[in-house]
Amino acid sequence: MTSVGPVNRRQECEFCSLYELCWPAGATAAELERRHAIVGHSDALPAGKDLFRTDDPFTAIYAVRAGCVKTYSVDADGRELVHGFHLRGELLGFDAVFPDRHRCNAKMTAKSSVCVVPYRDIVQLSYKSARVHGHVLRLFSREFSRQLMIAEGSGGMQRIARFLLDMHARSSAPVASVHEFRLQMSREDIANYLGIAAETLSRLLAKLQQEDLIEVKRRRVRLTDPEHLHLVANGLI
Amino acid sequence: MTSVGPVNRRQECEFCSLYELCWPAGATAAELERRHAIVGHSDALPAGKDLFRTDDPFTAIYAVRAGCVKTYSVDADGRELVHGFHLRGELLGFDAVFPDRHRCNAKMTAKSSVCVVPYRDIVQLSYKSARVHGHVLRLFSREFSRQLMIAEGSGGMQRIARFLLDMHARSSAPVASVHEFRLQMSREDIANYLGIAAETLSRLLAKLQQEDLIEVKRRRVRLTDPEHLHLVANGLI
DNA sequence: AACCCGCATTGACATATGTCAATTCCGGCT
DNA sequence: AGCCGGAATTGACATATGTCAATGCGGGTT
Repeated sequence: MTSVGPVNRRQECEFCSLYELCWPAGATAAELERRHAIVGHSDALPAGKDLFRTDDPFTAIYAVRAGCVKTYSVDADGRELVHGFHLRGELLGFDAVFPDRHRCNAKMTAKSSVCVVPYRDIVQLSYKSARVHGHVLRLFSREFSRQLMIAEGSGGMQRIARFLLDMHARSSAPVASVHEFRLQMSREDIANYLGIAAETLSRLLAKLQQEDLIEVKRRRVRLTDPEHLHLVANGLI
Repeated sequence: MTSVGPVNRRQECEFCSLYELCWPAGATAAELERRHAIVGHSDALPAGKDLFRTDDPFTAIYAVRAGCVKTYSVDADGRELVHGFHLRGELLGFDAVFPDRHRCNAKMTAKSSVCVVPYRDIVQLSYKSARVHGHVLRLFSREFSRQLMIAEGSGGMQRIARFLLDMHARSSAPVASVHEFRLQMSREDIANYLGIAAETLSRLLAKLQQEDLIEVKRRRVRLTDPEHLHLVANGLI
């Protein structure tokens, strides 16, 4: 945890899903201090670091402040199934609300920092205000539905196109141009997320590049023909 | 809507996720009447009937009292992607909490009846009681996580095995023996749910039958070797 | 009871994808 | 700046799955 006071951190929070919870409009300085006392702010942690593991007791919701966290499970024969990636401003941990234990593992796929918000505090806050209550339910809903986006569409090509567009839309840190961004995870993670082999992913990315829809070099991606890519993503090609 | 009074309906509700909401322990008769006045109880509706469609405004959560409802979307080239099946006692409609409009279609795959609970009433009830509040969040969470169960496991065989075991566990109306049950939907719906072709589904079911793991005839299924089937479902075979 | 229509099954074939293996490439490290 | 090791790519091949088409079966209707 850093020693930076809440006020200095505020601008880092502007993109965050929890912004209205942490920075309620019209709150007094004392109220802000009180809220921030309950939120842990981690420094940047290295890639590969675990946030939580399956069966860990459920204590908190996490907000990604920078970097990327993957949630995943491992099946009987050791294959990793990536449920989703969580980029900056996004939440994770809701998976554990029902059974009170986490149902998956969470690990950073790149150098990342997160905020840790105790769940009991979220419930209490939301219980005290109808507006916050509705807000929490909506956050909840949004984070869950995010995970259902990619599964659609049978073809591997379609899923890759959809993934690239999704990542582009969610990547808040454009590199050079508006159509350029940086993937925050390895090819293997992406493949495990899309449910295809890493080799197939490589080949299909190469094919997209040959067809001049994208330029991809290592983790740097540039969408050279986004309209066309949308067609692919929708199975129209 | 039927004319059956709430008290007579109570035994039908015992399996339902909303039981504690509709039948709070220790409530007065007046309170029970009040609660039931806000819940619509449909008669049995025929297969093929729409419950809601994409972009419909969000008004209510539905509880399946009998039968089966599928939620699905249709992609650009007309393929149906089935998100999930909802059997008796289960809820649907939470998909619309965030954008305030439904994000998928819902249609009965068999003769079914449902309860209709206005969402604003759920929020109000849950806002008034901390216990109910926690309960709603947990329901919410459970209904979402149900949808993530099948996606796991790459092979089609694995997904089918998982599907059969899941349906068996959730089918509250055993036909003859404890290992026998009735599928509530067509092969096409199942195939669209599992992300494979209907023909492939047929072939793989036939294979499972040849290997004496199941007996399947039309919509009637009998798990003759559940332990073995579990191994298949976990990719151990 | 017999007929039909729709669902389900089966067959043949093309293709996409997984698997194993070799090779290249890049980024971080000293 | 140069080296090293892991990540990514590419190739060859086996296999699972999709697609199109024909056939079979059963439940609901008259």
